[in-house]
This record gives sequence, structure tokens and C-alpha cells, in this order.
Amino acid sequence: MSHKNVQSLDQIVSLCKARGFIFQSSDIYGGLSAVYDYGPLGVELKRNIMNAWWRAMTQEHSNIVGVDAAIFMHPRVWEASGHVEGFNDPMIDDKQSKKRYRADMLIEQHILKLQEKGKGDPAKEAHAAEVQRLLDTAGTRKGMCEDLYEIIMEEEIHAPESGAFDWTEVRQFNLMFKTHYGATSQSDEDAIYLRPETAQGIFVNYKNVLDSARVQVPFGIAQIGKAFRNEVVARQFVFRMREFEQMEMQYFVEPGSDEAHYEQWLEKRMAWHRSIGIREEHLRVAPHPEDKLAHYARAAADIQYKFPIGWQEVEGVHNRTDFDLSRHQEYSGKKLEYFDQKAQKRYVPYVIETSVGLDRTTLMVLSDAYREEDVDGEQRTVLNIHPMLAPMKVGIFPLVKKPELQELAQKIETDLRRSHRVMYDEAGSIGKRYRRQDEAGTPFCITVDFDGLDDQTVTIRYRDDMRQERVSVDQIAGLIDSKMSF
RNA sequence: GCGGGAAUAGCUCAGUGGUAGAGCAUCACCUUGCCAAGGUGAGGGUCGCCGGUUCAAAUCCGGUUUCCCGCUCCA
Repeated sequence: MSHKNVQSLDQIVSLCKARGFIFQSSDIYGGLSAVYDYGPLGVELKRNIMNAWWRAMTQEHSNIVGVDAAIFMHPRVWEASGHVEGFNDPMIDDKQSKKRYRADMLIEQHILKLQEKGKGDPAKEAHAAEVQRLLDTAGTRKGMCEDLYEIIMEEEIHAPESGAFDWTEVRQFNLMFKTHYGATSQSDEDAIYLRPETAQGIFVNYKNVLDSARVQVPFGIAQIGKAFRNEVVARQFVFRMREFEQMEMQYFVEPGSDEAHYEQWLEKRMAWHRSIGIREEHLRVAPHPEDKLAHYARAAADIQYKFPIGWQEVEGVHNRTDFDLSRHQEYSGKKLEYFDQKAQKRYVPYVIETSVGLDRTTLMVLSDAYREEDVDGEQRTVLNIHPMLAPMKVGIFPLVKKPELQELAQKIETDLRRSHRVMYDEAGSIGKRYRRQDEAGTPFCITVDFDGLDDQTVTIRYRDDMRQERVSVDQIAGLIDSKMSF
């Protein structure tokens, strides 16, 4: 039996729409770009992934507790976190191709080109260095936008894709969603942001948790929740959305021990991805080069998955140092130090962050599970999802629509429904029903036939190899339970 | 930027001026004794958008938007 893995994202998009995993938001109005809704199967899959993560991070670690912070936060939080200042990108549009670019990136690329073409020529090398200097000091002459615009004009930097030299002004884009707090509010003074990351909800609760949950450094706080970013280029299905869900854990450690903890968490998080059934050869760690680190980080690495669109980040592990807590200490005026009783010393803990995209993880699970197989000349599409994550666990069928078979099948359904998501189906040929479940990723199917009526046995059919076994009715629950663990 | 192609049902597509179709999918009934293909029927479409020609436009003309392919550009 030969099989093909997923070839393109379109296959996933089509299956998701046809089977009810994921739909575009506001579909009947033409869709809202970069926003997606989860359908009946998708919500189950997503929730199972969420539960698996929550269990692995909180239940299985005695020193990690959870919180669920609100999406609205005090505006000062985002000043302290650096997002008001640092989450702004200077953008410029090519009027001809209508493509939008980050102005500073355009200039950087231009400099790279100057350096390459000017190798060995002192005059050209000096010119490249001069442009670099202008870029580094942008914002000190007029404003940031004006300075960048002047460099682009001066250097006659053309649009990479269209080749045109027909730019708009450089404009500042704030990646945070702004809304108004209060029913009558219209003014910017009452502006409040939708959080661009969930992490700050953890940091502002750090002291509350410390004072109430009897935790000691090192300890972690985990949270799952929505975050919002006005992405400049939002595309590629649920990979980059404007509204998305993060699963984050901030681990508070003693300064000096942060590098060891960072390595451990990177290792642990990789192991988790493998544990939920993702193929090892589709996973890798990609450390961030030092000059690309975010404003709060000392070290950072992506856990990347080989999507149909290439290697892309699913999870980030960061050493955030004491940046966030120190800043909140400064901005709030509240002491956020930790007192270590044993060592008799006081410090602001360092933080190791693990932050995984729930939607990206869902897309990863779907991509990794997708297969097209040749079965005796027929094609079969199957989602080889880990049984613990599968939206539906058991399909239950009477072999044919006869009252005796329906009766026993429905009895089995009622019993199993108490502990598993099950799906009763009596429509169409038996083969068709198996294939329907294959596309939904259902790992087990129970079929009731006439042979089994006398001795109370049924067949259980396995999704991945289509093998069948005859088992007695009272063994079903135990058999399925035995296969349901990570 | 240039050239070409495409846009019609949930999906894949047919339909060269005269009542919008097929296959698949969905639903109902029948059939079906273990791996999607049987029968009968049903629901489902502002024919991308705007304008023009015409008694009449999915179809002809103009414009426009989006997507795909190639070239160019960029690396």
C-alpha cells in the first residue's frame, strides 16, 4: 500500500472546509481576511490539543500553576512591556504593485546589495557604510518615518517585486488593535488595546500567584488564551491570523540558572511535540541569531515544523531575562522581587518563556496526519491523528440497516458516549462509512453484524492499517481505553 | 511592469444570444453481509463586480477586481 503525504496547503484547506474543521470567518459576507472559525470537527481537535498541552504543563508539573487573565489590560501594561514603542513598524507601500514593505527592511536589503557589489572598492564600501549609519540614526533628524523616507528617496531604492520607484509616504503601523473602553468613549485618551500576547497577563499576576499559590522559585505560570495582532502580511490559512490563540508558560528562575532552564525547556517542548505524534523528521529547532532577538530576549529559538509551505515556527522558547518584571516594577511602582528563604537573598527572577500557537499546532497536526493512500486501486484520504487528539474517537455502525443490528449498535453507542466522542452512522455502504471516518481522523470503528448477535461480538476496525479484530461487546471500552494515552 | 489564462452549485467543471446544467458532495427513501462508485428523488446558483449593445446577455463589447502561469525585476 503506497501513500502520499500532504503536498500543498490547499489539500488541508479543502479537507478542512469539506469536513467541517475550519471555515473562513464571516464566509457568507465574503469572508474576513486572516480570520478563521473552527467547525464541529475543528473545535474538538483544537480543544484536545489544548487539553493535552494544559495537562502536560500543569497537571504533570507540581510547580506550574495556571491563570486565565482577561484580554483587556491596563494601557500602561503595554508601555511597560515595550509594545507601544516597539510593536510599531514603519511601512511603505509600492503604489504600482500595491505591495507593502517594512521601510527599514528595504533599506537593510539595499545595504546588503551595496556591500556585495562594492566589495574591494573603497568608495562603494564607504557609501554602504554611510547608508548604514543613516539607517542606524534614523529618527534623530526629523521623525523616524521622514528619515527612512529620505534614505529611500536618496538611494532610489526600488520595490523588490515590481521594480517600481513609486512609493507612498512611510507610515507607522501599530500592530496592536485599539478599541475604546467605556460605552460613551470616543476619544483616544480612553484607548485600550486587545492584548498582542498573553504573556503580560502572567507577569501582572506574578505577585498575586506568589502570594496565594504557595509556589517557590523555580515555578511556572501557564495560560491559554486569545491574542490579537494587526499583521501586515496575514496569509496562509490559520498559520498567520489576526486573532489567534497562544498557549504560554512563563517559568520564573533564579538569575544565573536561566541558561540551564532555557535548554531544558527547549528539550522538553520538543519532546512534547513528538509525544502528540508529530514525525520527528518534520520538527527542528532553529535558534535566533543574536541580532534578530526581540527587545525583551537574551536567547530565543523557534521550534519549527515542516509545513507544506516550508519550515515555519510553531513555538518559541525565549529567555526573557528580568526585562518584563523589572519594567513592571518600574512602571507600577510595586515591588516584584522574590525573597529566597534558604539562600537569604532577594532578586527579580529571570523568565524562560515557552509560547506555542494553538492554531499553528492544529495546522501542524492536520498537516502531519494527512495522507492519500492507494488501496487496491482506490484512493483513500486519511488523517492519521493521534487517538488522544482525534475529534471523534469511535465510529459505530450497524453493518446494514436492520433493526436487530441497529438496536445493538445504538446500545454500544449509548454506553461509549459516556466517556468518548462517538459517531453513529448507518448511511451508505459500510466501506463508505469507514472512509468518512478516515477523513475525520477517527481511529476506531465498531461494526455490528449478524454473526455477533448470538455471541455478543463485534468487529473493531483500525484507521491506520484498516485491520479488523473480532471482540466481545463488553471488551470494547477497555480495548479503546488501552489505546488512549500519549 | 509585460504577456497569457481563469472566475458559473459546497468541490471539479460543461454551457457561443432564447426557461442555468453534469459529476462528486449533502439530505430522504430503497438497495447494500466489511473498505467510497447501485436505484429513485430532493435541496442548493446575485453565472466575480460595474456599465453598454440587444426584444432578450452566463454568452457580445468596454471597464474593473481577484486568482493562476510565464517573462521581467529582485535575491
